Amino acid sequence: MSNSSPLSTRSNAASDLATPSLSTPESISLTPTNKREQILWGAMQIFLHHGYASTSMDRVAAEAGVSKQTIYSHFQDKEGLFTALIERVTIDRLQSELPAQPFQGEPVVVMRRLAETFLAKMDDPEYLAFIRLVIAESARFPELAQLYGKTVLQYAYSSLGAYFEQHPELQIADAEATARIFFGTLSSFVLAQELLQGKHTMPMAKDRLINSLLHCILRNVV
Amino acid sequence: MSNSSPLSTRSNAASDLATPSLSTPESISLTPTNKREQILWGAMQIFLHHGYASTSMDRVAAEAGVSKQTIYSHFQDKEGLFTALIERVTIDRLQSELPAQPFQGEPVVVMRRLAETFLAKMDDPEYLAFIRLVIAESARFPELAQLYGKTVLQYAYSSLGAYFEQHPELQIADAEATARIFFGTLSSFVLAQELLQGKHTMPMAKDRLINSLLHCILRNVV
DNA sequence: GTCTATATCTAGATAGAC
DNA sequence: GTCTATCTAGATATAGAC
Repeated sequence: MSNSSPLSTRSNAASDLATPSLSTPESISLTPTNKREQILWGAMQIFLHHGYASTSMDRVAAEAGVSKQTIYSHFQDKEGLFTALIERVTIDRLQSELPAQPFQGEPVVVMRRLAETFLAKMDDPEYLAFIRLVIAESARFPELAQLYGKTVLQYAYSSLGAYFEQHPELQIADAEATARIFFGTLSSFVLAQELLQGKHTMPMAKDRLINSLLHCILRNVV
Repeated sequence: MSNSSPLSTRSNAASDLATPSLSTPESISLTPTNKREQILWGAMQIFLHHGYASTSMDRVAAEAGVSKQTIYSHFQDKEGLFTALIERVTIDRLQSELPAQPFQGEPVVVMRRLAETFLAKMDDPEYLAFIRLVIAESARFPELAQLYGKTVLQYAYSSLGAYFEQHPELQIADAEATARIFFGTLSSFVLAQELLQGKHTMPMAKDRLINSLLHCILRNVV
């Protein structure tokens, strides 16, 4: 239950006010926005670790350091709180992707760096918990799963696809399909190794996968 | 709530006795094994569609056509029932994979057929629900996620990897890593298109992906 | 073994004081 | 807006008859 979360929804300047241990006396007038952030932060801790159905509003209130009724004054119900949380984290995640992809240099270097950066980001336990939660609730909240897909995934596919199309020397016939091969291979590797515990039963070094992947896609270069 | 499930746990000859509409009067002595199958079948319907935490033992009992206490006489508790169900479906799934991979003929034909067969199997709504459930509960039941990984995934990787090693003319440097590229690309495609609703926001024909995938892996043949 | 009935607990959501 | 206290429904698991 660390406060220094990479998925933190408290990215504004007043974020330290949300820490329960610092105590937020009523004499200090907190803006409604900060209380809302505080609730979202607490909700993230509980929802990510226990899933939607197993998360109680009581535990969220306790984790956020507010009363249950305060939650219901900011969000309509449990579904509303969950929806707001997933939307928020999805947007945060997309924005964290934006500046991190330079796409400059030799294609082999660019692609390897992209693969390693992608794997490093996905290997974060909290982000894995977020992915698991979106997949887990994709039946109950299909619109949230769709939001994640059409923002984060779509952005990744489009960016790499555009890069392929700007480099005809790579001789890639179908840019978007090849981009899906790239990210699909890497993401399913993390899913298999981390969520499905494959690292214990069928371990494989990341470099082996990356080498073969670059060998396949950049066959005329490597 | 169809009874003709591809994931049916009722593969024995007495399976029709488990249908509630046929009524199972107490005058007919059902063996304990059949009651157990009946319970597992009902549990599958509810767990797959609602997840672990949102599934109540009352609904399982109603779906299975037995009383709640009957469930507790066959399984220790809710976790025991869930564990038995996932283990059962995983084994069934593995056995359904066994005879379905001939690996005979021209490599291009074999690989394309393998890809199409794999996509067709994964596109089944009930199997997607099963995958979603295993991923969703991979934190609460890591041993079940591990079981699925080390049986179904391991078998797929090993089979294709062995095929690659038996065909040196394909010039595949790392057989197992390339097998992961193959299945990883296809499985993440289904996850993105079906679970994350990508088919609505970023549609792509299966053939495009398969063509590019075969083009990458069998570059010296295609 | 199987059923009906029940004990006990916890959930989401609300009422009313301040 | 925020808190404490509470209502009501539904959950797991068990007791006891047949």
